[in-house]
Amino acid sequence: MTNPRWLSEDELSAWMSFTLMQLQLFAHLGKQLSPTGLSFQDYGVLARLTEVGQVRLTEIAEMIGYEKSRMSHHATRMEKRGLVERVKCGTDRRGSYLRITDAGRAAIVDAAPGHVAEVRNQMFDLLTPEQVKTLDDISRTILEHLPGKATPA
Amino acid sequence: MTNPRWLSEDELSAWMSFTLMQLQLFAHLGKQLSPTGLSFQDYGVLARLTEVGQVRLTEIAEMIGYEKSRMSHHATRMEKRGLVERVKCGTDRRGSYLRITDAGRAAIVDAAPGHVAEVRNQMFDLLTPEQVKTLDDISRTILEHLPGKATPA
DNA sequence: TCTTTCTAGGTGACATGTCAACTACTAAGG
DNA sequence: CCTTAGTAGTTGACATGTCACCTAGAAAGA
Repeated sequence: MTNPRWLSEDELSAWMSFTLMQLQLFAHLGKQLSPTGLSFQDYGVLARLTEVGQVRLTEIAEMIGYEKSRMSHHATRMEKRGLVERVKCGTDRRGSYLRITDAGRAAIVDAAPGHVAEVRNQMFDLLTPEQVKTLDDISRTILEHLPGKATPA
Repeated sequence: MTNPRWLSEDELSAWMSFTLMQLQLFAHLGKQLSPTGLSFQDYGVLARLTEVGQVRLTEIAEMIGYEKSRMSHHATRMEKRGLVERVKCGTDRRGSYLRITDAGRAAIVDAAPGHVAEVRNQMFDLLTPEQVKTLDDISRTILEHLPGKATPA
């Protein structure tokens, strides 16, 4: 009686495990990060900023998949804690750059080894190279098809 | 100069695309659901409740990967909107069952077809059966290794 | 029994995310 | 120029999630 629009048994199994895994994995990584004083979200922002130096708010929002409002709020919170700063943009008076501060740099340098180790432990060290490749393919396929498509690095 | 504890190029690529995909996919599904008056989280709770009838709060929390506090808060919010109700547990006076109401049942019946179609459109119709199988394997592998391991259905 | 410990769940404070405006500026077309 | 439309970013209200702590009741063992 399987309605063709419903999910197959295999799909349902994958959906259940995927949604649960995603939730638990990020919760775990957040907790592991918490004693460093950074949230998982903070870490993502700082990681990007160390790569590219200063960036326009909209640009970094797109990179990490945030809506502009969320980006603005999060930038404000991080700014209050001294991790980043806003810098007026010379060519477009509406805009600002987001820039990492020394404190921000220190914080991510401190947090990175443990965080990366945990991503390894809980994920990549458990998977074969083929599985990693497939996960990358799957993720990019889904991203490309999604409406406001952002593209990962 | 690749630090052996850092991620390889392939791993980093997969990590970036996976985290971004996950964020965008669930954001998209949430938005698609929103006109029905249910959040993605509401949907998950109601879906489980329709399967199993009433369940202890701790039990459903474990099933969907919530901490007990989050479960309690979310149950309260859903209760206020009339989607679920708490029922005193006879055998253990500390505990309660969570039970779906008629309004809750009506809400998920209304929302389900569109939601499932969207999960299909944005995900499963884009993937091969092998990819789906691999995603399931990956997810279960990660879940099993995670500290407080919950197991999907 | 009677203490000591454990468990179910709730609570309040606070961090985070979403939505719908809103301001200030830029850009485009007459 | 001048009007109109679009864009960058902010804001406030509210939904959601986390954390540390609390209460009541169950369970275990002397």
